[in-house]
Formats: sequence, C-alpha cells, structure tokens
Amino acid sequence: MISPAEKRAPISRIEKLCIDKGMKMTGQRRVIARVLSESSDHPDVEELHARATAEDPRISLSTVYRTVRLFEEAEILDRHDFGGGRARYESVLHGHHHHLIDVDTGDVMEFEDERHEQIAREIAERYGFDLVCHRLELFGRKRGSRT
Amino acid sequence: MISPAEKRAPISRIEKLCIDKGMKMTGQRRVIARVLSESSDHPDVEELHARATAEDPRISLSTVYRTVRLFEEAEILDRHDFGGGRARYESVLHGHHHHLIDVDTGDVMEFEDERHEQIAREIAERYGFDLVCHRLELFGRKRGSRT
DNA sequence: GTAAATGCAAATTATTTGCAATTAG
DNA sequence: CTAATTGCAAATAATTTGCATTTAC
Repeated sequence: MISPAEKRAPISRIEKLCIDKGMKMTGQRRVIARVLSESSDHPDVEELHARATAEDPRISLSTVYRTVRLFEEAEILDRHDFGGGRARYESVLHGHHHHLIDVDTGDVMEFEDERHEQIAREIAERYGFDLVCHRLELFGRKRGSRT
Repeated sequence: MISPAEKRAPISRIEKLCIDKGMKMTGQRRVIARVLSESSDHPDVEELHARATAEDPRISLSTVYRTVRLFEEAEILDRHDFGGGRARYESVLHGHHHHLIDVDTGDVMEFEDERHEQIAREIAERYGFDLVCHRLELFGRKRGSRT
C-alpha cells in the first residue's frame, strides 16, 4: 500500500527557497518547510513541532528551534512577538503586512496600508535613517465586548 | 555629616502616582519609582536594579521584577520588546510615542506622528474593533553606514 | 567520505514563586 | 497589629548547546 512514490512529497515553496540558497535538505527540514509553507497563521515553535511530528514523528523540538532560527537568518521567516512569551513565525512569502491583535482572544488579523508605509519611510528619513523594516501592531477589543 | 533630612528624598513623579493609587510605599518601591522617574531611556530590569542599588543597596532583583510588574498593571509603566530577550520599560508619563531603533547600535529614538494615530484608529474601526493600544516600531540604519 | 544536521539531555536566560522575616499604615 | 512586601533560594518557561550518532551531497 505504501508505494515508494509516497515518500517523495512535492517540493514546497519554502523548500524551493532553501534549495536556491544551497541548504542541505534533510527530511526534517523538508517537513518543517512544508508545514510553514502551508500555514497561513502565526504558529509558535511548540505548534510547529506538533504539526511537523504529525507528518513525521522523528523530528525533535531542538531541530524545530534550530530550523526556525536558520530560516529567520536566511530571511525566509519573520519572527513576531505578540505577547504570551513565545515567538511566533510566518513565512515572508506571505508578504509585507501588519497585525491587529484581539486582546481578549489572541486572534491575529492581517492588514496592509500604503499610507502607513509612506509615513514610516518619511519618519526614518527625517532622522537620517534608511528604513530596514518596521512593524505596526494594533491591539483592540471587539466593539461591544463588555469588560 | 549625614543629617536626618537626607533620608527624606523628595517625592518623585511616579511615587506621587503610586500614592494616589493607594499603594504601600516601601523604601525600595520609593527608590525604584524615583529611578524610573529620572530615566529618559528604556532600561531593562537588570539595568533598573543596578540604578536602584546604586541609591540603596538593599533592593533585590526579585523586588525590581515585582515592582515593574505592579507598575505595569497599574498603567504607570509601558513595557517594550525591542529584541534582545529582555523586556524594557519606560514611564507612561513620557507620553504616547513610537520608536525608531538603530539596528546597528540598538539606540532608540522616540517620535510622535498624528497622521499615524489617525490611521491606526481608522483601521481598527474598519475591523469592528476599539483600539486598546498600538505600537509602531521602525528599524533603520544610519544613512551612509556601510554593510 | 566528510562536513553539516540531528536527538537527547544538560545548560542558559529571563522571569516567577514559596516561605519565613520585615515593615508600612 | 496585621496584611502587604521583601529577600533568598528554588522553580518555571522558553530557548540554546555539547556531543555522539546519522545523513545529505
């Protein structure tokens, strides 16, 4: 039932990036790359490990930590701190955007805003800086929620 | 040489806030409040402890941790994460503003921008949220720096 | 074949907490 | 006087690392 073909998972978008950068693609790295490519949320390391081991149980937490760090340094992943003590990750392939965090539920919504981009560039310039990156995070409460 | 008068330090701005909120003002809490009132940068707990013990050596690190937490919950302090693994604090008395971080040196500059405030409110509204707070951080490199 | 990657357990780092002793109000 | 606060040392929680073993290229 298990044909050899099933072992060759298709190359994920992030795996492609890794190959282009000349990284050594181990089985675990390939799975983590796939999990990240398929995630449209902002998982933390614990969650990534859970998703990865669901596909292949022989992936250790250390490897997930090492891999997200590697990917972050290779500019494949963005790391975020939304509070709660754990770093959360998303692929840079999801593009440049910002976050609106529901302070009651922890839900994260994404948005873009061109006016904001313009203002950010302008402020950096005013101080004599080239903008490397920036983040805008809004923390809000659903209108009508008591408390 | 040491007159009794020297023991009565003037009441700092933050100590005043604490008293208004009915907090029990211990010696260590008073010193930490003063150090924070006099800081115009964004010290972490380690640094606050160093500044506090310089004024009075019998202040433990635990107490500094407990006090910044207390002050944060009382909305006397804002906590920031500028990367580097440690939380950094500043008095809310410094007003609402945002940060431009020099990625090479770690220096932090502050700025305000009314247009940005307006956009933030508007975006939250678009999603049906009341804005609780928000943060805008620009990471930049001094123009002309090689690398 | 060889340098790089992995798993595991132990180490680190930032922060929190239990508890007996101290202190503000 | 009494409840809140402190110091200290031990506990947590997230993340990193040393080292023997495995693996991609």
